[in-house]
Amino acid sequence: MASSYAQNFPPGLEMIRQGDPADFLHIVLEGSVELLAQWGGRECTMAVVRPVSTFILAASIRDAPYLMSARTLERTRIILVPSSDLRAMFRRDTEFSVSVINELAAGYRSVVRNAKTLKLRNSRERVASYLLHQSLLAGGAASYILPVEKRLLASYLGMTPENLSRTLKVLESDGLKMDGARVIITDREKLTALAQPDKLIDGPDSAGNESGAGLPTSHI
Amino acid sequence: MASSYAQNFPPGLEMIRQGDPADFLHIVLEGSVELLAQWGGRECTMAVVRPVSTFILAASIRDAPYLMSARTLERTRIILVPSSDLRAMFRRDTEFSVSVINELAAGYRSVVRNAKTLKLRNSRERVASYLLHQSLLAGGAASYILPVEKRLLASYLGMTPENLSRTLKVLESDGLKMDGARVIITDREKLTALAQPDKLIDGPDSAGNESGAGLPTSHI
DNA sequence: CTGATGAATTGATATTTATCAATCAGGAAA
DNA sequence: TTTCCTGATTGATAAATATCAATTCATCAG
Repeated sequence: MASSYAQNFPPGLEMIRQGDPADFLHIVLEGSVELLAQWGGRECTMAVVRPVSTFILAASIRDAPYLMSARTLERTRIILVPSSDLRAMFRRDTEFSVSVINELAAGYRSVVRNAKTLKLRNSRERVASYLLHQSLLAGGAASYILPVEKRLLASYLGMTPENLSRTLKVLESDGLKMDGARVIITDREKLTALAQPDKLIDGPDSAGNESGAGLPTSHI
Repeated sequence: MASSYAQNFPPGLEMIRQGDPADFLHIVLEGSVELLAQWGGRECTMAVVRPVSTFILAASIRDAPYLMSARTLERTRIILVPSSDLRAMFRRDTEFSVSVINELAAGYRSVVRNAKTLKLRNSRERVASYLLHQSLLAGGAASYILPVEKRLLASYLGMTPENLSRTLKVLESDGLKMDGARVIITDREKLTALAQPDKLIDGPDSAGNESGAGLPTSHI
């Protein structure tokens, strides 16, 4: 991996455009990166990647085009590993292969969970379970600050910012209180009854592949 | 893999229940299997697996609970490989590991495509692109038979059967004609303009992981 | 402190999608 | 052939969600 190198990116830069050849595996060292999908003029947030995680692992492995674009949310430091080096390593280091297998399998399951939420829950339920899940990541705190802008959160949850705003308002009769970006869970039981958290959707998985970050790590 | 064995299942049997421990990797030899997700009384189809494909690979690798249930659609013959044997193989056979890495990466990308369709396209667009994609799998035929029941297709596409039925009717003014389970594309250009097929959503991927089957193969 | 900028909220409305109920159609079994 | 069952369709309606427009709010540069 001698030819790997680190690089800094300014905020708001679309560093990867979906469809481009996956020449490098990316590893976030500092900052955060939004993974987004575009189609016919529309776009939506698929995940936010925070240190230390890889992204677009699957594309690098298959030497295939990126399925998502990547845009820095803040100043971000990233290591770039040539995909060909990555693939060459599989035949040199068995333990490395096993690690990659595990990482891929974990990521895979993470996307499946995501798809389950999208198909089985309506937007109110998605919001409620997201907020409860974040509370858990914050050590079960009843109050915490949203790790991402609401606009981005709305896109991640598959809804419009307006709809998220109204949904948060509606949830005030179900044990939630918002104060700007601050979340206050006033009645955890009530909110939980509505969100119906589920191990097979919200985790945790045996190995934690969500490193306290705002949105699940993903690997194209 | 000496302790693997084949088994036959009757139609309509829920052979795997989500949440169960993933003791076996499953390989479909004959028949077809529906992968479905359940939550709070609701359920939806995530994929249909046809021969010859594995499913629940990721769960087997991580020794984690299945994220989806599996139900036979017809009489089905399946090989069961103990997950522990599978994991042991990684350290014995490098080429096997590389194959699994590629299989996982392909499956991963397949689920991401799925999530993109769900988030970026509305139901009419999902239906149109599904039908065009199937036409492609049928060698570009203008007419073919739906490979699955409409009820199941609706669930897979994230809509109700009623909505699918109405959507198919609406599409008759956009180059489509239905006759029972038969699809007839009367104006491919018009339908294509509506569906806006996209390589990064509808494939094909470099390696074909959809073996002419009805719905994309998936591996929990 | 002030203006400018983008996010967030709110209201009004339209569109999409689901739900419920009632047929209708087609295939399997008697 | 007839019966029965399940899936498919259709209609009427309700609920969920998006869109568009107008403020309000927060933050940051000057």
